[in-house]
Amino acid sequence: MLKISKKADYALMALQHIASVQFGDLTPGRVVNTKEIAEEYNIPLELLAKVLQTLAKNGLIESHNGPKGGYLLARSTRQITIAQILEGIEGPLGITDCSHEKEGEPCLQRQHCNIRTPLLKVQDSIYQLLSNMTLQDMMGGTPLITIQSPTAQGVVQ
Amino acid sequence: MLKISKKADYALMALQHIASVQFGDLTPGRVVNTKEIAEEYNIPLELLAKVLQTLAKNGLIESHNGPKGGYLLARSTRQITIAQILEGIEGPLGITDCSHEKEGEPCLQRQHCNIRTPLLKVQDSIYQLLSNMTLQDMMGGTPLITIQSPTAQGVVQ
DNA sequence: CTTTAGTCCGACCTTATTGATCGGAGATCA
DNA sequence: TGATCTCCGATCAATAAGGTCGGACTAAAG
Repeated sequence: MLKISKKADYALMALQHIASVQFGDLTPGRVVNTKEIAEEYNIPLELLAKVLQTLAKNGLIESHNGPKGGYLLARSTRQITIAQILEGIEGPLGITDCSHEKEGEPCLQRQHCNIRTPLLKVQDSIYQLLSNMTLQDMMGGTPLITIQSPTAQGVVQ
Repeated sequence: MLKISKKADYALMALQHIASVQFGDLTPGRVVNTKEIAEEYNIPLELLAKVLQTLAKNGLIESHNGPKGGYLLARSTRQITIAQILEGIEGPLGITDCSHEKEGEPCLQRQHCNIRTPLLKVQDSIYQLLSNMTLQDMMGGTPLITIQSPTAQGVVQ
């Protein structure tokens, strides 16, 4: 339950990768294109492209067109929250349907609903959690260079 | 994003209702059947039945068959956590696919995955949140004893 | 003891959302 | 100017959710 979509997954991976390249020691400031990310992480190229387009439209990354083009982080890793990323891909956070219901399809249970208030509290807690976590927090723990613990499935394949 | 299913929604409503009847002042200990809940909250009868069956199978409520039958809470409201309810309906909590992946379909991104660890932390935080909240916490805000506005169907039948 | 009404329970179908794909238009560097 | 690379929209397939149907069981009433 409460599973995030694969698109969101891909978005997080891609942003982490772009960040690690952009602020890494090897080739800082380099522009990274879709194909590179897709091959590195085994993500369907066209789908990843669409995800990156969405992120660009939401102002999280900048797109540079033409040959030698690609994507670049729009701001620092500390200024990009996990909540922003997920919301950009999957739409606004909403534990329940009535979190932000549109006109024309009112909640049939609303009048006697007894769980709306506590659920909204839960939702708020989760939102704070995701808002307090930034892309920077995803860089520290498992940088690309780290050696994986041998005990935890040494061989992946 | 992160929306819970309607089944889970219905489960929460139903349990809250059963609890409020069972421990309420009007008719304490009364057994409540599916039809009563379905009509009260405008939930499709057959679907709600299925949800309650699942809850019974998971040991959250007890089913009593035959005429005058219905459902009863299996234990106190403080011993039923929101996490238990949601997991019973939607399966184990898993923010990402690789949270508990089966054999035969390994994560293609796993070998270079950079976001697994931080995401698992997020998942754990959410799980703690849902585990610390019990059915009792959903009772406080809007108990059934509250005076209902006369406009909203005063008679249950 | 038999009947009968009401309940639980499992399998099935339909619809909506996600995941993935294809082809074209625009932009930049050689 | 040409070629390459990217962005971008519309389209198709797979999966899961939402909802529905009929049978099996239980217990109370006659």
